[in-house]
Amino acid sequence: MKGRILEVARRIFGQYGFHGTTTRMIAQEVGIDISTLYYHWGEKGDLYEAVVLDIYEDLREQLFEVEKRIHGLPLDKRMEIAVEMMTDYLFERPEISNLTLFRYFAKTRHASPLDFRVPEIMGNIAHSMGLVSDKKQLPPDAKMKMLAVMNAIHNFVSGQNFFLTMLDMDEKEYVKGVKETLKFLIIPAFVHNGATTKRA
Amino acid sequence: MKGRILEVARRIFGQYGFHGTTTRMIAQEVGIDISTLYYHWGEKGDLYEAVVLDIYEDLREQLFEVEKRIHGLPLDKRMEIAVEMMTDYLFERPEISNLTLFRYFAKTRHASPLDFRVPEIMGNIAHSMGLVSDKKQLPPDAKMKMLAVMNAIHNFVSGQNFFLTMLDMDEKEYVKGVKETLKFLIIPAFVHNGATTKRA
DNA sequence: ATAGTTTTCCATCATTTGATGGAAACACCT
DNA sequence: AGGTGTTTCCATCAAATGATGGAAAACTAT
Repeated sequence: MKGRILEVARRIFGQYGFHGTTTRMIAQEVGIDISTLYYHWGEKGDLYEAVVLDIYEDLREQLFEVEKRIHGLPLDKRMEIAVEMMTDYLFERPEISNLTLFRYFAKTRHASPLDFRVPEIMGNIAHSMGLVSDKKQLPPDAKMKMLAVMNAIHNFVSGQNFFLTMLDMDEKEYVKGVKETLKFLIIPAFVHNGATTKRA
Repeated sequence: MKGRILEVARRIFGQYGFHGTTTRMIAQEVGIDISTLYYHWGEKGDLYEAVVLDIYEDLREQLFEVEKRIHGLPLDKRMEIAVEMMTDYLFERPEISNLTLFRYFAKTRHASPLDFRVPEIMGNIAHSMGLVSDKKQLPPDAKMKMLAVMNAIHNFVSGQNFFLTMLDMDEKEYVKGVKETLKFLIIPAFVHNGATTKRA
């Protein structure tokens, strides 16, 4: 039951954000009484925190998978596959992207001391892109580049419904277009620019 | 008074989102009674809508300025200046980026039929970047590229506080790093790649 | 079957939130 | 000064929201 609640909470928090989500919405979606929700998860903020940690763990694992897959390939191939894999993965779990973006800038009306192993994820991202050999020592500029890449993916995933109508595309076209656009932007920067400086 | 309320609402909605913002928060920040707020602006949703239209109008005007400034320059210079100008502009008005990103994916618990001249903004963006000569006819792939560029800026602006602590930078360093990162990513793509195909 | 533990629900509470009616205060014009 | 229109506030409401106590139901072990 605890897991079922977490799964539903994940989706709804991902769509509506913290304040837009009511505990009754979650309880109703699961099909339980609201006090059952409180019994299992305590306060709303506790549940939200658990959800955020959950998606971050998912992200971490997926990045590990990406790393395994691209290991040993040429740089441009690595970037291509990384973008493909991350994009596919996140399109199936849009709440990850939504919650990640919410975390960046959406304030809540109460203090929420959420602490993350975000640097760890940054190291994984850079490593899976093959930009650094040491996951543990990331210069700030490398971190920013990784952020820009990851956020570009998150944006297209999160904004799918909005952009679909805006661009007058169907879902297949959109996903295809997203991948092409990301590669268009990312590969030249790292392959023509980054490869010569980062490998020094 | 109406304008003062709009200005404050803009900031608070930008920080807390629609549901995270209460009408009392806005009234208090302005220094008025809550019924004064309702007297001038009606329902909360109406105020939110006005705020969103307001920031979009600001964006449109700034893009017009960018266009005027970069007209006639070489492509790489155009992109560089466009990125600089947009970045500076948005860093002074983070609510624009926040509200834009909220608009992409944050659902609200009630229907909100907001309609925008977003395609018009898209045309301006592409034109200010010098990627198309006709603002009115944008192929979808060009739109997606524009989106990726604009969203990359929005993300760094919106996520400033979050990323500052994450990257252990001060504000000056951060802004400088953002610009460098954006140029690193964007210029190679459009100058080496885009110039030969888009100008055909 | 019984006893003990865990889970679920009903009924409810305190507080918060969006919103309003009517009166007072203010501004403007003659 | 008086009249009219506008703005602001006080007091309040209905509904929504986060949350809970206690009892019933369900589960588990012997």
